[in-house]
Amino acid sequence: MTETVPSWSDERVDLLRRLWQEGLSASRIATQLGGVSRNAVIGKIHRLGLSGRGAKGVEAPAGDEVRKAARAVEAPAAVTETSPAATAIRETGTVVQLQPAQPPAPEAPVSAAEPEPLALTTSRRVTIMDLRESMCRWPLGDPTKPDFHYCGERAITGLPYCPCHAQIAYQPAAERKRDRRVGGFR
DNA sequence: CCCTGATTCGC
DNA sequence: GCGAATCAGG
Repeated sequence: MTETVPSWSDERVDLLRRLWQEGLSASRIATQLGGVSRNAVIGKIHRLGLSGRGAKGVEAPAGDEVRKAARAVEAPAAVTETSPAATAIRETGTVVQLQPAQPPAPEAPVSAAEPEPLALTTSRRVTIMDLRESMCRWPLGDPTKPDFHYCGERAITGLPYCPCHAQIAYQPAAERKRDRRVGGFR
């Protein structure tokens, strides 16, 4: 079978369009699509006449802002204390302080130790595009790999995570101190 | 040095 | 049309 990656199939172009408009950087889109470099992505963006994106003035959102924004979607550690999540936590008194929850595992033992958890929802992986406000954004797997996805379970209203992952992400300082091990992901 | 998008130009 | 190399910049 000739597994030729059809470079820019309609589907891939569509995905490219959506991700680009989602505000993802070219490099991220590239890794998301897989098999293409960020240059390829940028090149395609231009050929499609999509350059400029927000096109708000000439301000290139590049740099920290964008990086933070992007990571906020991918890593649980990116939750800021001013975020609705943090506020909600304070108000509910469930948590005292945010824990810089483990960023996506370095070696990602997750993917290895992840047989086939989701049985309820569709077996389809929850990609960034499938995420809705009500879905758990806990990252699963290696963000640099195509199989990267999110938990996708019903998230606690006002929080970015489902009860299970919120418990891991937001641990009371006291509890953390006492029971520091946390073993990591699930 | 990390990153961003923009452009060029041989293929 | 494609995308690596390069450019220009935060």
